[in-house]
Amino acid sequence: MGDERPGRLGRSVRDGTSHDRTHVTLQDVARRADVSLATASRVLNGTTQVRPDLRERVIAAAAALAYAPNAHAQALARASSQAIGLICHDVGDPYFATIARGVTRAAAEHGLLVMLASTSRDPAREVAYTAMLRAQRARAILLIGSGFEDRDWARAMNAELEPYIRAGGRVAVISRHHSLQVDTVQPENREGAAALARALTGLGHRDFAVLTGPHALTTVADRLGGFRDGLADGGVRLADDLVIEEAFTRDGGYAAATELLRRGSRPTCVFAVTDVMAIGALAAFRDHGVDVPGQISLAGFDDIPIVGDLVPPLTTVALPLVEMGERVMNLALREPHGSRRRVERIAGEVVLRASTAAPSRTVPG
Amino acid sequence: MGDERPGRLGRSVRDGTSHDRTHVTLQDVARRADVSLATASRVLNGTTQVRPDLRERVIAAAAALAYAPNAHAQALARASSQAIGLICHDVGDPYFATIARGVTRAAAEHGLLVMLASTSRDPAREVAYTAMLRAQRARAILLIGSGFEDRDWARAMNAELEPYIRAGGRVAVISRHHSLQVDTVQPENREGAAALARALTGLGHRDFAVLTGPHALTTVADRLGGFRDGLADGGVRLADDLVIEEAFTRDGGYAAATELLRRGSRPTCVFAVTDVMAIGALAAFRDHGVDVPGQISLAGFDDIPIVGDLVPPLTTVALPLVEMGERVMNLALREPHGSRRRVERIAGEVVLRASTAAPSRTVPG
DNA sequence: CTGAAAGCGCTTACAG
DNA sequence: CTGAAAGCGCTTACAG
Repeated sequence: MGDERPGRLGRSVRDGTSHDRTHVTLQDVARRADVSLATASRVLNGTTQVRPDLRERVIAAAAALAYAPNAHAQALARASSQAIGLICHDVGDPYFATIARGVTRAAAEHGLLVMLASTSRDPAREVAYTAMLRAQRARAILLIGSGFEDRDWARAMNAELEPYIRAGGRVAVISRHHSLQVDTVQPENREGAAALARALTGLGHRDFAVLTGPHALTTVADRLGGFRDGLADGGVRLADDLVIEEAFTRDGGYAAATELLRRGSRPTCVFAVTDVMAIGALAAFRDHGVDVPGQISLAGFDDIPIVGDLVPPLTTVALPLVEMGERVMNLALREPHGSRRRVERIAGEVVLRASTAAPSRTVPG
Repeated sequence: MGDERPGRLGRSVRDGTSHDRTHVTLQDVARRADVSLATASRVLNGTTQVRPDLRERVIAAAAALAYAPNAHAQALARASSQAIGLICHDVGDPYFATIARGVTRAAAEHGLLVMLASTSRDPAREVAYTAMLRAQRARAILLIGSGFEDRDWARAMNAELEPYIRAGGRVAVISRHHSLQVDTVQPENREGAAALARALTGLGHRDFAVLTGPHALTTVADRLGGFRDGLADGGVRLADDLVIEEAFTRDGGYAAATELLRRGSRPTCVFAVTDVMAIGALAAFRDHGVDVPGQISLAGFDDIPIVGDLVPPLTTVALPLVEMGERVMNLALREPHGSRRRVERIAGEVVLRASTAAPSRTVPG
């Protein structure tokens, strides 16, 4: 039992105690169990029936040697990998972190590992990571976060994605990536922002400002456009100089709100296109002694986990972020029907909280 | 130039337009460039000088075919992978998300991909993921987040980690994992909590409660122990029934604070062992009409990004989370000096904000 | 049920 | 500088 074959010349014995910086191999297991490589493989994969005594010997040998299969060799032999790729702008951002929670949860159910890439919103790195994930033969590549409206970026991404898909890779995205013909989980940014605008005009507001991120991001464009539409429904027009563009971060929101005040603008209601920016805006208003919602009402978008705990709690358009992560993962894994692009629409729900109120009457009107 | 060799019988031509669900291979590139496999490999890896004209032909062929090397084949041939593994309790938690930002940043600098595993605080899944990452031959495995004081878990983890390390794998952790002999980035939980306690008694507080997570977590034990020590320095003793244990989450903090109030306890100061729990506690106090810091002062630990934006902003012990992520990545990559375990201590800094104040004088004393 | 052998797609001594 | 060939560690028809 477990006796070593004689004659393993020129090779150090692998008995689980040697320190030769080398991994235990299926060959080692087979040798120790005194069976063929094929049999050892079959036992460990459970693919075929194997005589019980052999089976036991293999299992014992694998345990004794603390054998771990080489996933690269398996991927090569099977021509398929156990990992999927997830590309986001910034793992530290609660929006992405929450979606990532959904992705990892769904991936775990399929026994898949998630390779995470955080691009710091650099389009070039997005392309570079896609290439890496393609090289890794990731089972699927998930793009989370707004696309860029940029022809060069689109061309470079497609140059990576097309051969990947042609070779059987799956791609799915969250948010609009117009230039990419891929399966999509699409939050209804336009409709959500429009509904929010209507709710806000319904409260009596007429004077608005919007704090946005870079307009090259499709999400920014959609939410801003939808918000304008919703205002129009209430007969309100948003002046261009009341749309302030800054970085798509908490600090960007702070800067945008500060700039708004610096210009002397005093809208009764401000919409920040993401909750993260709204958090910054709220801090800026507080630091400048502007009461929310007393002097300015403030609303965001996304409903990231923290916003209900803010003071005041933030009015927003709620998106089921964890679920969106699960859905984009499952969408990528589901066998495509022909080559038509699939789109799963996600409705946003307007959640009115204390950060918005009817405009105060101090100004005669 | 680029002319196909004749006689590729029984194989569809790979010209970049076929849809045969098969990846382009280095062999395809070599063939199109009319050079040997070895030469193609050398050009693409830049390892050796290659005659300029051949070099150009290879590069052109690779581009024309949109070639992406198979990372698994490379890993197998080179016996080294481009990926590292990161195991955390929950990517959605701002503590881990912020550390992950540091890890991904450092990994990017080394051209490494991060395989992310989120365990939902299930020790069994932590072990299972470690096995997967070992199979992936991850260059390093990073364990983020508190260890469990659990002998079975320690045994199972060591059974995975020891053979991995023996074979040349690197392991580094954040926080104390007593049972694991690995390189560690160690926040000074004891010292930080003690310093916080002293600052709080310095403010005049004598009546404390602590909201904690599961006591089997080393971080919980260390922070609680340190806090007790710090109180003792001020001559204050913490009664056992004023330590309330709940889940290590925002909702756990909410539940713990609610339970505290339900029992009728009215300490003047409450310490939640993490900011995430403190956020929940703050919400609970607000919902129950308890003014912070008017009636109860509240402090947390970690200084996750949001806490400065809360109302009131939270007193806490600040840890450089992004930097910790970078350091644990770099520590794992740095060649070990002998087999001694390395420990990098991270000091926590007490940051007093408006959530703590001197106890009110309403109670005669 | 079991084994010998081919093959997955690369890299890299080893000869020229 | 270049190529033929062995080898990385598996899986899986193909024969028995």
